[in-house]
Amino acid sequence: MNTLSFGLLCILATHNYTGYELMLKIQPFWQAKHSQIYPLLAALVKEGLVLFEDVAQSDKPDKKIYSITEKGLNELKQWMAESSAEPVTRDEMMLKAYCISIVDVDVIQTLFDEQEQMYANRLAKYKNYCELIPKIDGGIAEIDFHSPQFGLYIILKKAIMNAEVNLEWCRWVKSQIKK
Amino acid sequence: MNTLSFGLLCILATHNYTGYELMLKIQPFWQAKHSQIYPLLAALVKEGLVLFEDVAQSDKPDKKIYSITEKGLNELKQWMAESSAEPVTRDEMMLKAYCISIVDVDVIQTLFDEQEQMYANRLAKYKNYCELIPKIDGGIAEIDFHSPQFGLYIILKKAIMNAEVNLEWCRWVKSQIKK
DNA sequence: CTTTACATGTAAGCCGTTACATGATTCT
DNA sequence: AGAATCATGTAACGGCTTACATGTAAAG
Repeated sequence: MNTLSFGLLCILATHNYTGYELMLKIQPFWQAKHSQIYPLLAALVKEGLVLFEDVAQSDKPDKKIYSITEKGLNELKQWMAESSAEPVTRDEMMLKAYCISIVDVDVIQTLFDEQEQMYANRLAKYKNYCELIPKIDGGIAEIDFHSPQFGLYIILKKAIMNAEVNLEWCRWVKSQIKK
Repeated sequence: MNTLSFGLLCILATHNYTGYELMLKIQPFWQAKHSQIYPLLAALVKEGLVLFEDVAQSDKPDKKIYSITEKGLNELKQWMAESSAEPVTRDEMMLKAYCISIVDVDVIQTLFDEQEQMYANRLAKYKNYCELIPKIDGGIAEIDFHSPQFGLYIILKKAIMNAEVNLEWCRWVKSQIKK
């Protein structure tokens, strides 16, 4: 049982999904390709933590809809109560930033323009997600922590706060260069 | 040539270091163990991008001091001008947050207390680093972007901004739970 | 007519962590 | 007496990415 396996259980704890849908759902929190997810789902089935139902489709390929078992939910709850490992970030830009003084101003400018654009895109994307959650209008309305929507609500809040502060950082760096 | 190899070149572009020192220096930006770094350094030597000097020591083990070559600096500058890959973050806590509503309030409380403590520790650590850079007193003084210290300056600024906003997020989540 | 979305799976290879191996000095 | 720091290296294993493989339908 690795972290990604527990991540799949987390998502199945809220709703039933196909492997393909799980891949799309877990993307924002844990980058994983389908080639990694399908074998893990097979292992979870073998251990009796999830089960699946075959669904035949005519227009699209047949699919398997996975759901979490009682045993799976128990193991998940146990894992939830354990201390979390420190987040790991690998950011190429931080390596470049370390020796930024060795390149020309125009190269620095381009790098930070791109970086700013990336964070602006993220911010727009996350703010878009907000509109899909009915109860959040402009981030003012609050969701009760007992609600199953609470998880997505706090994650989106964090994603937006991080994107905003990183955008701000890019603009600050650029202001330092111009002077 | 993978990203970590370029990361090592970035650090060697500012100063000469042993493999052991490189491991310590790169930790904050790219988590890597010595077992990964030593073979990469050997490969960089083979390609003529870095070279090393043997230094015998009596009290401590003998060491190799690495420095970047002209060829290494050229390849680094070329890489610096390329677009940066998107940062990858793997945060166990985000997986847990997704289905946070399935556990009891006291479990949520403990998880976010620990998370808050972690970000508080990071913030303290980064603010400590600041005092080691002479020109930053409380983050007010500015460093010219031509200075080799500029890289560390902007990285620290980002690390502090991120730690602060994540701390704020932890406190906000906890305020949502109490109500 | 090509790309994207849906849908599942395997194989090869690189990346990263843990463990094995050695050894002196300093701190607790 | 045991742990931490400095210092280098290899081996085994698990995690993640890229590529191989197949097939339909909708959208550009």
